[in-house]
Amino acid sequence: MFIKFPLTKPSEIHSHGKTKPRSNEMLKGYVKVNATSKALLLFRDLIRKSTSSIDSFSLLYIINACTRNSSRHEGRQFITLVVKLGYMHIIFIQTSLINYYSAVANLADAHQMFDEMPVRNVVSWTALISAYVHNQKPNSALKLFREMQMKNLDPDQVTLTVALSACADLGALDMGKWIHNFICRNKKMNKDLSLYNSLLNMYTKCGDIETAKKTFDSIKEKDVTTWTSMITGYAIHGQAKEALALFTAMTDSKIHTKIVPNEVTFVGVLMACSHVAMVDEGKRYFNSMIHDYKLKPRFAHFGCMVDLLCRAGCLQDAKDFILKMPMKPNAVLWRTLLGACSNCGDIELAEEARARLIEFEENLAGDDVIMGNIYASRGIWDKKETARNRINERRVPGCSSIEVGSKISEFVAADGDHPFVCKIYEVIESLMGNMSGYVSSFDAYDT
DNA sequence: GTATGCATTC
Repeated sequence: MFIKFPLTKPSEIHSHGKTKPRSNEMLKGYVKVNATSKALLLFRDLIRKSTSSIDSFSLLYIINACTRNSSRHEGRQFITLVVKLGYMHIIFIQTSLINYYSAVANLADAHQMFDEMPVRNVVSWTALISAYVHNQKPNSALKLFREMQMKNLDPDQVTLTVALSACADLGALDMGKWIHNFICRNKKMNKDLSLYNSLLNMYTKCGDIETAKKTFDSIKEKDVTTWTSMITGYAIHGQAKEALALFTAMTDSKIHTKIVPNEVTFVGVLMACSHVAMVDEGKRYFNSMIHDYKLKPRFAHFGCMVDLLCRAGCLQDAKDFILKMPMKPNAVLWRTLLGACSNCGDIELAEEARARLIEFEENLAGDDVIMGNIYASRGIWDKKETARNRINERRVPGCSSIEVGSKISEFVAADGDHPFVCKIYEVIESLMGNMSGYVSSFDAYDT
């Protein structure tokens, strides 16, 4: 006679009803504080005991942990478990999986998960739209957003927050304004700070700095993101004085409720300094960030500082700054220096920066374009020719950017294009009829 | 008890 031994002790079998919720509470807690190893170990212990010691909630929490850490290897195993244990029909699991696939940059599977859902709601739609935004496909995100409305499904404030983010990435001011209007008309909707922050960001990124300021002023309870968005908005529009005045206002407890700046705030502040070559101020803010606010500078901050030193013409200082960084410099930093060398005609430094860039195996035509231009400006034609040949080997087509005004939603750029960029021939085709015979002449190689 | 969101260097 076959006797099946229980995998768990009898006492534990009886306490199943209690241990499961308790272990799930622990899992949830670990995931919440990002104690991933602890969560994974706990999950492993549970599953070793018996598959009946976990349920759909346990899997949901552990998948969320994988999402937070972009853990493909673990994630795949948990998805297998979801299928094996028969939890795939649960909408919460499905939505979490869209999120997970998005985090591991697997849009195809995120979309397939969505397609296979028999029942979808505003949350699952928003999860997919957000997946496209986070994977640099703002056009597809907006397409989905429109599709959702076509199906008469009302977006909630989260959907609109994400859609506005897509508009910001595209520079799609008209769509952004349309959403703004939609928000104002919709009296029933919950409107929270994230939504207004996203709206403010959309206006700054679309270049409507006046409406951005109005939006900023209309937000009564601002958080650090609100302030940072406005500071960065002024910075990218070259209004350094306004940006720095805002930073002062933000940190001045006498004027406003004091908000503590974070790393991102300082990126905006340093950008402001760099755009008007305020070298000493930039250095002061950089040091203040480290010593007064105990914030660790990241690539973005080093990038701003290199840019700042370069714009001020202190190329050697910029190079020393890069070499003295506590972490390994990335390609962007060397490329900033290379660009500056081109403006100043510093061949030796340019060659050094170019050599550093080759180590990154990033084959960008632009780097050789700069080298070619530097050699040409000095009349060193043989080297110019070599650089030019390297460009032609790659034959990367260039594209131009154009403002299409009220028709932007009709002529939006294809996903994969640079933000703010519409392929010029698409616009010309639309405006002047089919000119496909001419469009290839607009393909440049980069000049 | 469970799923969706805002600000970041060229």
